[in-house]
Amino acid sequence: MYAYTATARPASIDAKTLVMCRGLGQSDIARIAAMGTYQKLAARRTLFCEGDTAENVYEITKGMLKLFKILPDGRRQVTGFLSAGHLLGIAHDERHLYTAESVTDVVLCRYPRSRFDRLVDEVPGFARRLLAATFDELRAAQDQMLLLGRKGAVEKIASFLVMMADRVDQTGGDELHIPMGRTDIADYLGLTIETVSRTLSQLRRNGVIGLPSPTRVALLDREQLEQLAEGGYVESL
Amino acid sequence: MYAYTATARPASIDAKTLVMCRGLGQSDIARIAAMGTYQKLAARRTLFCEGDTAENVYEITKGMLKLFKILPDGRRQVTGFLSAGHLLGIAHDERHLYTAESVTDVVLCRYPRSRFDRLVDEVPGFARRLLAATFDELRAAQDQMLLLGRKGAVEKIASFLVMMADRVDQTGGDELHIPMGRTDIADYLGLTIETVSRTLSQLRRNGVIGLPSPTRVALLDREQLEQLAEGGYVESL
DNA sequence: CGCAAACTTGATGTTGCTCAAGCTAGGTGG
DNA sequence: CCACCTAGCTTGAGCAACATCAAGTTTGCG
Repeated sequence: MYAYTATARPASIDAKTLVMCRGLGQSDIARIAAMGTYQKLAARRTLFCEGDTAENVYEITKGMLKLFKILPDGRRQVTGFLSAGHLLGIAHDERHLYTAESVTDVVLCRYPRSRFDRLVDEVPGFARRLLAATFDELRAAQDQMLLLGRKGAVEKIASFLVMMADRVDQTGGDELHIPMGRTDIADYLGLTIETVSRTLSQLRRNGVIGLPSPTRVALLDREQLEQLAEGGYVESL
Repeated sequence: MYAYTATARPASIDAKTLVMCRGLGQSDIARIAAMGTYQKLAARRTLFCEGDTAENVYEITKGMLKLFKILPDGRRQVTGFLSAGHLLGIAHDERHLYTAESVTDVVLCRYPRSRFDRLVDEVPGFARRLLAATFDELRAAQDQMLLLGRKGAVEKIASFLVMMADRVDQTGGDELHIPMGRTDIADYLGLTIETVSRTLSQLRRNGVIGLPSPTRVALLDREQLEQLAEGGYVESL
């Protein structure tokens, strides 16, 4: 049913590069590597659906995924965008709590859930590692609640751009690549695509950003963007 | 600085009742009990502030706390209400990510962070226990993101009431005690207190709930309330 | 070069916010 | 014991922000 694209030549896992293995000993890393397989996923494909049985745990190696929940009438809330180094699929008992879909082409490292669970008890420090990853997700979720509940459209867009900038931290150029479409941004920020588009245009008119193309944003005045993200409105708006 | 109310007679910890100890062996439970002390906190007091050094981990034994974040200009987002059995203070590196304040009188079981951290590595199954608690919080946070980003006022209030009803699950009476004030509800749902008040009145007029007093809600038509929470609008609205 | 999907922009509508009074309940002091 | 007083809640009128509906415009791909 889902659009899995199996790797033609399943390359062996380069475990020491995995976030999951950070801080573990050589033998444990080897054990984790033996358990995982790479999986490729083309852009705009579903990895799993909310309510599916959670059979695997994944670490993203390359590309970007989005996670979202849907109301019966189709309203969608994107709960997060995950890029290389993020884990997913661990936070569930049996069933996934959200749908995961690729934004770009993605490479994942996949672990069978049963074997993965055993590691949590057997490898010292591994549970702590997962705990830290889950805390990070929780912190992001709390920031997002503040954004969704209390920020206006300009603050939401500014916060989103600052987040994207922090994520890649391409200190060189001030130009940012935005892989997701306007619909995904809108569903992440609790806005409509029209408001996203209008607000970006407004920031461009005020000289805070440039928009050379829909997927590229030039951060012309990052300081003001950070001000706007926190509600520190500048008189010029 | 904070309004701690020390227990006059520090009763010994009844560790087997603690959520934190669920599934652990006798000796580990004893160890945790030896580490904890009870602490009382009167209603409307601050337990810790966002940005404070996280020195303790707590389990709530009695009463209710709220967690919230604040923007520079004072806008507030309540990220959660915690009642008996919930843990707090674990999800941080060094600094607290939110402010914790009591809603009612509260009894807490407090653990020094340094010793608590050691347990995570030394007691098998303990990290897994914390992981499960953190997943629960994360699941709640994701549901709240959907609520804040995509639900209207009626759906938000209905969801809130259903959540409160599930929490106590007082299957007997259909009357619910709401310990927090309208301001807290508003800041939890991303609304103003006026909208909270108006929406509750509207549900009362439609016969879905009764409001014998501001702190009491009678669930007259729970099925419809659950429909409303998920956006399944009934024609009568 | 042509086409479809995605994005932008404009006009209008609705929801929930703001501002402004009342109302109610619980606690205090006479 | 009762009247007052205050904090919190409710209700109303007008308004602002964002959504909705409806064209255009651009982009990227075949």
